[in-house]
Amino acid sequence: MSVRAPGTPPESSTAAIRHLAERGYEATTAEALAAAVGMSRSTFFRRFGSKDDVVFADHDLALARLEAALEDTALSPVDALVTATTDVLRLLLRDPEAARLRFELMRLTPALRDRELVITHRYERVFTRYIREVQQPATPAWVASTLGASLVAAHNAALRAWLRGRIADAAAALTDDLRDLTGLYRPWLENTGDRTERRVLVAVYDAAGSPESVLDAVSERLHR
Amino acid sequence: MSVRAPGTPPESSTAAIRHLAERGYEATTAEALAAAVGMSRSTFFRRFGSKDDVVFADHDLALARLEAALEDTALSPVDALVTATTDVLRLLLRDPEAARLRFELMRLTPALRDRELVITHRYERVFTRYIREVQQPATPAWVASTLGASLVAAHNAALRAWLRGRIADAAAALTDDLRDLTGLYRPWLENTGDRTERRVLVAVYDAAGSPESVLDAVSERLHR
DNA sequence: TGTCGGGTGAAACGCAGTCCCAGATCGCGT
DNA sequence: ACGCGATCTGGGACTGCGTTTCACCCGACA
Repeated sequence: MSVRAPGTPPESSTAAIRHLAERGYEATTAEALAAAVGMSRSTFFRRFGSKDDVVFADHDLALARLEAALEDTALSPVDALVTATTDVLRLLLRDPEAARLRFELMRLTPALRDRELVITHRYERVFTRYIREVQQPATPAWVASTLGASLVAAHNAALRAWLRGRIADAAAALTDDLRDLTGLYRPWLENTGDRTERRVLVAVYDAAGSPESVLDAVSERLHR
Repeated sequence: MSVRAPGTPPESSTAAIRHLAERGYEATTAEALAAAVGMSRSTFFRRFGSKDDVVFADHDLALARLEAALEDTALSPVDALVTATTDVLRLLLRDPEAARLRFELMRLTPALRDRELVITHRYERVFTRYIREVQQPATPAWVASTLGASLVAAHNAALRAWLRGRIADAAAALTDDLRDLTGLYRPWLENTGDRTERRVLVAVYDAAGSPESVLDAVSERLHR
């Protein structure tokens, strides 16, 4: 609902978040909130669309940047996804004080937690669409869906871990996680199709065996 | 908000969905909807909590079953996740007519699509918590988050594919997808400490080659 | 018969979000 | 400088969701 008016300065939304965090979300009427950010009730709804949306105003910017970054990038699909996702996190943590304030507000307000799910789902859609565009031919349909959801989930997990003080450098930790995650999907994201090579991925989880013993196991799997 | 009253017969909610789909969600007031399912406005809110929640009433049952299924199961983690997720889909498709009706209603109603995200997130939480319990020691933290999100995403993708008539047997298709998906996470979900078997995963993306030609490629990779 | 407790309906209320109108402000060409 | 159209703002009314309160009914039980 409610397309947000462009060009609203972000400081009003952080003022609104501060007010909500101090006085309580349910206890603050839209009129009081509008007054707190220095505008009338009418204008408040015109600018932010709703009482919830003012809390997530900067997600619009992050989402726009994400779309732009994926739209034209010189990076490989894997690198594009890793860096774009990390950049979103970096943008949201640019002002750590505001991030913690919003987290505290959301911790206290179930309605905002629900709303956040809706907001973050927009990222999932962007990721999924991009993956569908760049994935290799004959990639199964579930890949884009699950990887898109996974990227958002990993992002959120890193954000929460940082907010709870369990990691210091959220962006770096997320990059590592995303490298591992996308590694699982590499065969569908990277063109190994240098024609002379057969498209086979072998993942060896136990390095103890000799190549020959692994080959035996592979052979057994193949002929089963 | 609004804990739902227990023991409300499901036929009232399907009647409500039918009414909403026919007359339109926004155009139907809570009073008219209450009358359509044969109760007063007061009792309607007592029973269903809100106008949205009546649409997703049976998710409560599916979620409870999912939790119960994962709570005590004799299956391996991978099998438990695959069958439990598929069972949720089966339950939601038990009445195909109702499923299609709800889909049509949601297709027309953005507010309900948002609400659905909130509902399905509860499944993600259940999955993630279960995975955290059963995962192998020293599993990275992102595994549970991303796999939980992926299970929900795969479920939703299968449901949508079925609703759009692109697959006939949604549950079977989902099972296949989930087998592949969980295969990616197998090293963290299964105790491969059974010493006699070598832990090797081979994924063949080009079915054209004979087993022997694939073996050649594998051998080449291994010795590289 | 009295009364206790859970379920129901009726009515009033608070408030989010929409709509409409009237006034202010800004830009822009003359 | 002036006028004028376009855009933005504030005020007030309105719809409708969800809550609360109160009165009522009805079965259980002594």
